[in-house]
Amino acid sequence: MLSERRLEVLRAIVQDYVGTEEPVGSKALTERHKLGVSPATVRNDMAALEDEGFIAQPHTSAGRIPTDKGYRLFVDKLAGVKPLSAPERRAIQSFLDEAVDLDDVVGRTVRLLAQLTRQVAVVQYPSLTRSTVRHVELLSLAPARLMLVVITDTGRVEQRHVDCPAPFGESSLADLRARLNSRVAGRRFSDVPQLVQDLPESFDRDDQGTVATVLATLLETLVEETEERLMIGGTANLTRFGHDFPLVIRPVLEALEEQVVLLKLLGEATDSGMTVRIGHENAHEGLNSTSVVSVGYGSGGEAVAKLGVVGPTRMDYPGTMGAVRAVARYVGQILAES
Amino acid sequence: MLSERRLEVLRAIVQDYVGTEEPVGSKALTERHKLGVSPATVRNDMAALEDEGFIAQPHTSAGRIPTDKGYRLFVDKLAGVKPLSAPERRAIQSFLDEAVDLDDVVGRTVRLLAQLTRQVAVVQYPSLTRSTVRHVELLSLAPARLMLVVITDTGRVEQRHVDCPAPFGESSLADLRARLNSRVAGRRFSDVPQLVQDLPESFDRDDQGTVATVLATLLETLVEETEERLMIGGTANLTRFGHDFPLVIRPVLEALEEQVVLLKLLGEATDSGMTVRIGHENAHEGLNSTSVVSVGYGSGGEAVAKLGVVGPTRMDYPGTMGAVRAVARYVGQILAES
DNA sequence: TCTGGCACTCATGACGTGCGAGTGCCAGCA
DNA sequence: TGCTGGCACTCGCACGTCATGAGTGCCAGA
Repeated sequence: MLSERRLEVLRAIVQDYVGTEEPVGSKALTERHKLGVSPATVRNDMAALEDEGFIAQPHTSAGRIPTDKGYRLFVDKLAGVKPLSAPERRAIQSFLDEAVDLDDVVGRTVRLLAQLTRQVAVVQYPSLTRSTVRHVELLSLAPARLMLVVITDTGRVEQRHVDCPAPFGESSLADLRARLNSRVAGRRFSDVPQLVQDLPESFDRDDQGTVATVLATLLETLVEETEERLMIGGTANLTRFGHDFPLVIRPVLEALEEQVVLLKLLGEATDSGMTVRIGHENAHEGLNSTSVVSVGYGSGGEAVAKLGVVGPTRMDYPGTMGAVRAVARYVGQILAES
Repeated sequence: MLSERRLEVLRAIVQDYVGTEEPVGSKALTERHKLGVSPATVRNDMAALEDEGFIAQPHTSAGRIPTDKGYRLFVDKLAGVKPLSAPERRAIQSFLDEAVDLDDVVGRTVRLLAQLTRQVAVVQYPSLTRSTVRHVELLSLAPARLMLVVITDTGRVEQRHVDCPAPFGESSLADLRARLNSRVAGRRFSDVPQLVQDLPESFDRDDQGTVATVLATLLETLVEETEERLMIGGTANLTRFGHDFPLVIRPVLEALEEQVVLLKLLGEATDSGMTVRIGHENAHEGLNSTSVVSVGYGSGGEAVAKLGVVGPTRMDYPGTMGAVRAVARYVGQILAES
């Protein structure tokens, strides 16, 4: 087990490196931190830390930089979550309160996260499967063409066209609309399939085909939209890392283009707490110099989607984690209110 | 006026520079192009072109590169629009045909554009003011709370909550819904205000307040959404220009974050034809090493929104213009069909 | 177990130099 | 008048050399 002071040395190294972006040496450490020991002692501690794999030197005769394992220890044991200041909290709340619809909420959230963390922010739209149906609407566009609109409790609206096998009268339409709503309104999307299963039987034979088609489209909407949408912001913050260009900017930009990759990154977050994936802990190769801080958020106690930031492993973990957690909380509140 | 051959030299310089990304000299030019004259002659022509401001040398003893003015002449007089190949056209069409809703259409369009041009693509959502209303839907969420849903002919759906000053009965709701639709369905958004102006008068005094509130929200939706939404893609293509990092990547990423800036860039496109803004022709400073190729697209003959790509001034103009034009056409078709 | 001292390493940046692509100019030729 | 080959000149770039200094490991002594 590492002694108390050695942990303190690791903390100092991480803090300095995050600040200066340069390998930190023993002498500089003792000057900038009140460790109460001489550089030589720190050197011994550093050698020990290096043996354990917490720090490394980019080349002989240079300072040390933390390894992924070092950051991991730092995040788990040495760093707390730095809470935001009161003015920051107020600013978040009032900024999010101004949102007019779901798109706006997500858009504002992503901008907020990017600005607070000065990193790339990713926000997942609230999931359909976990949220409930507020209303299903059916409109007649043409004699044999309908439009199906699904409205969720998170304010999301999905619509699909339905081509009917046979013309469908206005009265049948009203009937179907009413029955559909009485069955599924307020229910979870995952419960919908069995709730509507026997619905076609109660209609005239002529209409059964159309009803079945409508239901099929409804269920399809449910499934398709499980592949969630994302909103991304703050990519301009990537330019802050101009030096290690190929290590960070390129792979991140490429990953951002791939929804699948991003969803997988966010998906690793557990529902309950905050997740921090450091460097190689991210399955996706190319994001090996990148860390992801993510957390679930939701309108009730339950998480309906996730949000997070992507940045270089050399990031301010306490501050970033604080910002991510705070933003997630406030978005949850906003969603619950609307 | 410049002689025929000098224009030919300019064309050769632009083509070579776009290909190699390096200043091009007189000797290399005669080797790679069949100009039928010696390097010395080309040198004289180059000197003349430089006097006129069409090309410049980055430093004394280096080759020449085109200036913005040179690219402008190239685009206007020397370069055609390179049509896409038949397989490319088929690929575009089938890829766009698979889209299920408007978001999907826009998303696929942006990915397509980015891939074809290997540059950053920007697609504006179809505008509400120029498109027509397909349907207005009113739902009751609570006794004094309604949801207003507006569906346009481009498949776009907007929804807003409405808090009523007084409870609003189901029959009044059905009545308002029916009257609203009979007046505005199929009409342009810009015509809506005067079409609904006298609607409150025909309702019971108790309901007039609510009707007025609903109408106000409807008109507000119309106005608010005139500040269009955009979708962006292909930012990873920026990494192809790793060398002149600060000149291209940073400002473009920053501009992409600012919807206002982007809309202004696209907005400069005229409705009719394709617009190419080269370097300093873009009002926004910082985009001085960047060109924007944009064009309007629409479901009918008329443009309802714009799309385009952003890239370095050193781009393949004929190819880019061909791709942009083709994609705009096919998106227009898809919108018309749906 | 900590400290000061000492020899060693090696990335970095400054400096000098040769190379070569590219230019401008000029005299000669069609 | 316009094109061509020749020639001297410019100057960015790549390369090799070298001094600097931050940083290290090790060791003897407190």
